[in-house]
Amino acid sequence: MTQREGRAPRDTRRARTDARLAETVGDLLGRLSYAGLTIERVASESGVAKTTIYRRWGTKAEMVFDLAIHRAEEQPSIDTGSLAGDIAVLAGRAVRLVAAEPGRAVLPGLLADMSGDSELTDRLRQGFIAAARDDIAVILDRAEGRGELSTGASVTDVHAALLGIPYAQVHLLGRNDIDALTGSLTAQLLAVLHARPSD
Amino acid sequence: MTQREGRAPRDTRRARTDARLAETVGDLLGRLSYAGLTIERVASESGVAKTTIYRRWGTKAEMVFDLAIHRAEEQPSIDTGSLAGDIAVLAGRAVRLVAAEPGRAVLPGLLADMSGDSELTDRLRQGFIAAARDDIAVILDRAEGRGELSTGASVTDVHAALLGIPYAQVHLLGRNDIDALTGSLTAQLLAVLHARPSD
Amino acid sequence: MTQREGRAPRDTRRARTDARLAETVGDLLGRLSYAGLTIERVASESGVAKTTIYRRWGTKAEMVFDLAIHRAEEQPSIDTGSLAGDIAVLAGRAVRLVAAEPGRAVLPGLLADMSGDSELTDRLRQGFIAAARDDIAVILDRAEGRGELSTGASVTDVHAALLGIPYAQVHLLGRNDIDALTGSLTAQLLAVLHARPSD
Amino acid sequence: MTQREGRAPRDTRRARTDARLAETVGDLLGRLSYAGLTIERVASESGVAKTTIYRRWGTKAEMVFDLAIHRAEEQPSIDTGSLAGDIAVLAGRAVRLVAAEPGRAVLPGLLADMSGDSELTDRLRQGFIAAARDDIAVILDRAEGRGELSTGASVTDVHAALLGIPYAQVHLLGRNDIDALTGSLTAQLLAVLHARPSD
DNA sequence: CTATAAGCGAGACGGTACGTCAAGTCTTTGA
DNA sequence: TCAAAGACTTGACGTACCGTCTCGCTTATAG
Repeated sequence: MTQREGRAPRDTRRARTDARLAETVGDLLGRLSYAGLTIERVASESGVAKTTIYRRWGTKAEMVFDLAIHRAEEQPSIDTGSLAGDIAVLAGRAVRLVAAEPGRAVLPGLLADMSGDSELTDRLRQGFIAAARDDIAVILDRAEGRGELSTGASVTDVHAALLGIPYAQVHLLGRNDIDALTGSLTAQLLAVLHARPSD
Repeated sequence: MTQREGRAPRDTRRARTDARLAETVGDLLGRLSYAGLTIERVASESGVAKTTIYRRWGTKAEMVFDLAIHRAEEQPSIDTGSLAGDIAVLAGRAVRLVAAEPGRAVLPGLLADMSGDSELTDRLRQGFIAAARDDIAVILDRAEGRGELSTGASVTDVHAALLGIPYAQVHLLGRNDIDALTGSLTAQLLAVLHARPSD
Repeated sequence: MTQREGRAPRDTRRARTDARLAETVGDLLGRLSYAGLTIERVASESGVAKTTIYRRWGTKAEMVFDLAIHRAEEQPSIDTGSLAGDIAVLAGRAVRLVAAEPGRAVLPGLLADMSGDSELTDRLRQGFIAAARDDIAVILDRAEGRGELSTGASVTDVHAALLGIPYAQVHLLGRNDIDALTGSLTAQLLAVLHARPSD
Repeated sequence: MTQREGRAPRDTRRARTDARLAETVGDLLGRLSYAGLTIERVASESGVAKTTIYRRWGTKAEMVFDLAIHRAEEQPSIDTGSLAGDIAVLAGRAVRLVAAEPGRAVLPGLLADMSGDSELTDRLRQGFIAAARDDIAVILDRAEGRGELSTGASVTDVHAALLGIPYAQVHLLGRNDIDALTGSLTAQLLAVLHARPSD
């Protein structure tokens, strides 16, 4: 028997509006990329009023982040049993986030809109940076427990490499092959972790 | 015969206009960052007509790239005698490019404008990506000659790490300290180059 | 049996709501004039829901007319014993209606909203035009009985002068002095009534 | 011979834009009256951009006044030889201004927009009130010279009656017949002027 | 005394229009 | 004759109110 809960996300007007928005935003990102997506167009194509959109989010960046990036990001924790395995999974996720849609189309614009707006920056960092950082910390901790790491490696540096390397591959160097990128990113991360200079 | 040499950079009207534009763009980037710099404002603050600006560049991105990034980038080649030394210099340059002004303020917007516009992308990549790639190739070649590298490392991967890591540090993780970033970037690059897995 | 009469204006919820609305409307008219008074603001400042307001009146014009003009307009009939005296009283009332608050702030907007909306026009004319017309008719009748009028003067023309002259003084010519306006309006009305051309 | 003047309003872009706007505004006033005329609609129906409209006028009221009222108001001076004749002409003009289009549709809204905005009020009064006042003054002066006026009548009071009476007739009392209104207005004005009480 | 209907607050919603900014194009002008 | 000046169309911005529409919560009256 499926339990009927009073507070369950019933098929309310709000939910329907949300659904229409999510669909339209996804659609427009696919067709026009981040720069071509305007709140005006989202409103007119979704049939949701501009005012309603602004009631939910103050900014195109927040809307897109919420609908396209954040909602897709509920992922199980990683534990393959070995550092190499964990890092490979992590690298795969990062590469997919950065190099596959919608991330590929969205991130450059999102970072541009964040830059300079520190309030927005903080908000977006919460649900997208913090989680990954925690994953990394857990993985490294476990590996250290198993003796797979020479020294305490910097979580921040791993984090920067994890996201920055694929970002540069895609947006600066024009590389697209997700598998190849995952492979080389995994290798680079492991190199950084293992060969930690002994100083 | 009045005019001495045709191609000399005389104090022509064009040159004066260029100077005014460069100054205004630098000024506005400092005050308003990339997003707040508009062609409208450049025109009105510099006193140069919008039409004139459009005759020089087709896009705000091209203008800013040309005036703020490209012109500053004439740098001597690197040869310290050791791989570690060369990488340290390279890392220092990359961190400064990404984390110091004007790069810090300009790059996110520039990448956003590039993304999706492949013509613009190609143009900007020429004068900004290709040069660095050559530097890296030369350095790695020399190191290999000296026996400092176990195997032929991927120039592209080093390149991605060189630019991507500081970019993520600054724009995703919010780190600002140029010296610290240079140090950790150098260490990461050396780790990648030395501990190349033997496969 | 507790309650005496069903229709008595007891301190019911409705009455309290009405009172809050009347107060808020008066207040807002004073602070912001007719144009600045919006139903949205009345609702938010009074704490009465927009729906409740719309349940009472279909239009801002009707609401304001009802609360600000109509309710203030229960006035005793005029009979000073002479035409000149009656006209002076009438002129005083008209000038106060037009030149003093709330009329001064409300009438231009009210007339603008009426113009073109004939249904609204008819409704508003009832409780505000008709009464004055009757007053005039009675006064002229009595004066005619006393032989103070040469011929049957047109009630409509007197009516138009009574309201139109102060309206123009205030809103077109920028005059404000209520006493002066009353004096000159009285003189003009008497001139019109006495010197009725004999044709 | 039609004289060619250098500074004549040639068929320039600006002139063409102006013409399109005047036509569209006239058209919309006819179809939708003042309240239904929005700058948005003027822009879309005329094909002239909103920004261009705002470059010319800061306000719908100013635009309409300029295009619909002011431009139509270049009228020859009045001199029929007698006070009665002059007043009849003046009354005819006033009644037409107030009771005929476009005035009938425009004035209530214009007065509402003016009310409270003293800057706008002053501007609109210049080109629309001042001229009429001068006409009246000249006529009364001449009549006084001819001995047709008992005493110096108040130009302001005549002015208020001239405009206010037809305004009230049309917008408060619902009368429309231009000839009838002209006749009774003329009579009322003459009554006011002749029977000036001897005090 | 209680059930029930009416009145009410809250506020989300689809709309229209506002007034502004900047983009990029096209005309006019002046040196 | 060509570049500066600047007027123009376009499109999006973010905001204010409009009038409609649920949705539960009071409240007051009638059974």
